[in-house]
Amino acid sequence: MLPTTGLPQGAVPKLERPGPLRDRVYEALLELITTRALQPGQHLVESELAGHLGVSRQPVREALQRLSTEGWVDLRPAQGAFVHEPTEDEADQLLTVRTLLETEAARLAAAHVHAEAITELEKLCAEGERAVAADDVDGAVAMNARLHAKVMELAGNAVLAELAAQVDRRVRWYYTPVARQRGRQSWTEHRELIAAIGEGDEQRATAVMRAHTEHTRKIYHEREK
Amino acid sequence: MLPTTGLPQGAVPKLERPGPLRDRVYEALLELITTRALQPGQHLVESELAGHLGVSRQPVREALQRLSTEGWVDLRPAQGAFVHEPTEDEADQLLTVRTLLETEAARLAAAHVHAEAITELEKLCAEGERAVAADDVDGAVAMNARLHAKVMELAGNAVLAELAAQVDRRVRWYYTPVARQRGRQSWTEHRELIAAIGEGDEQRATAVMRAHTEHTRKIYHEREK
DNA sequence: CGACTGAATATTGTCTACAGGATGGAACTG
DNA sequence: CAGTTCCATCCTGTAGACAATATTCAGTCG
Repeated sequence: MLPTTGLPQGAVPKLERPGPLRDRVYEALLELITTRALQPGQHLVESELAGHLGVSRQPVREALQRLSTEGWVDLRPAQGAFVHEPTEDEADQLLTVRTLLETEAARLAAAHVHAEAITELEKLCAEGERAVAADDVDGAVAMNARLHAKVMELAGNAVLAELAAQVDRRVRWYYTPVARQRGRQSWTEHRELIAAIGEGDEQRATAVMRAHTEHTRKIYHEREK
Repeated sequence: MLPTTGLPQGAVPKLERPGPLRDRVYEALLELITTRALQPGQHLVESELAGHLGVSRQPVREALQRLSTEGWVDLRPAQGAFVHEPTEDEADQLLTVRTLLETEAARLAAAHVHAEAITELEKLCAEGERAVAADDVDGAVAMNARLHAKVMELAGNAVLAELAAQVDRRVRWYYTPVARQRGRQSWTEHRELIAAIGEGDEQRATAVMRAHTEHTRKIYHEREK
């Protein structure tokens, strides 16, 4: 089964294949939704989207199917797709679930910790702090997501990771307008979290992550007033 | 906005509409997968399924899309759909997540408990015990699912419920061959759970549910040997 | 003037057709 | 006989067309 060509294994860059259109349509629509170019409640007309993206209706439909099962759009039979309208209740429920998933991830990460992982986490944390210091809000938000994703990766539970990724993205969608404020403190909490994970202290990692995500929830609710 | 006809509100039985084909195809395929009529790893050819179900390929494709995002089939680009093959690792991860979600549900249920809810739970429990006594394995499994679903409903968190429903169904899929054994003890554990919820004791409800689901996991792993 | 009825329009749901890539096997070459 | 190349076949991905259903708006009647 050895390759007969003398080429080293990874030398060929695997030449980017365009991949199915539906996936690119999915990405495009999700981007449009999360950036609020498509507003909650808006009616998504298949032919419009298709025309706008330069494809036929079929890939659009398949993308909408997926967006529907993931909760981004509501698919009313014979009426079409509507961008999901988050309610206060739902946002709160999502935050609850997020706390649950992230907390468990922190615990598992602490249980499976190894040295290089901590190094990477600290690197991410440093970059995030740098972004905050430079008032680079978008950068800070991105680093925040990557940090949490890394913790999730350390947890070593792919199922958990997938659920958390979906929940997180939706939380971030609701939360975006408010997220701007939450800056410095969040990153000191991250430092604490990394320390707890580094010590392999499951209890403390759990507690810190819970406090961290609950803090986020609190800020979210304060905004309503 | 009041109705001008003199008909009482719920009098019209809302006449069953066939609903979108994709949904019925989805149900049919999911049934075929969970019953193992379609075996893990099997290649699902769209035109075959379409012909077999008497519809065209389009609804089949849309159903496969949804099944793919929910983890029942793997959609390899340009190759088609294959029934997902669960690995031991994945089964274990799913059980972990299930424990997490069910445990939280039990806690929330205990927090929001009210009298009639307990009555309903006990009714379900009694029916389940009756099924076990009558060696009605399928009936017992069904009642088990309904009981857990009821607890989830009491928790009052729709997001949590939806995730748990998906995870549960997949766990049951992996678990089906083994589930037969687990009968009586499971239902005494259910009694304990209901008692804890009835007292509004979050701590104890959490502990009991964790023990219950972890017990399930243990049995699952013993089977491997 | 308001409410109902009806047709016209727009949009979805489904089917059929066609192009491109993947798979498997036969023929060919060393 | 082993390995490779090429071809036939099958299947998926995408597009376009048609039928069915919901929505909108104008016209009509009380």
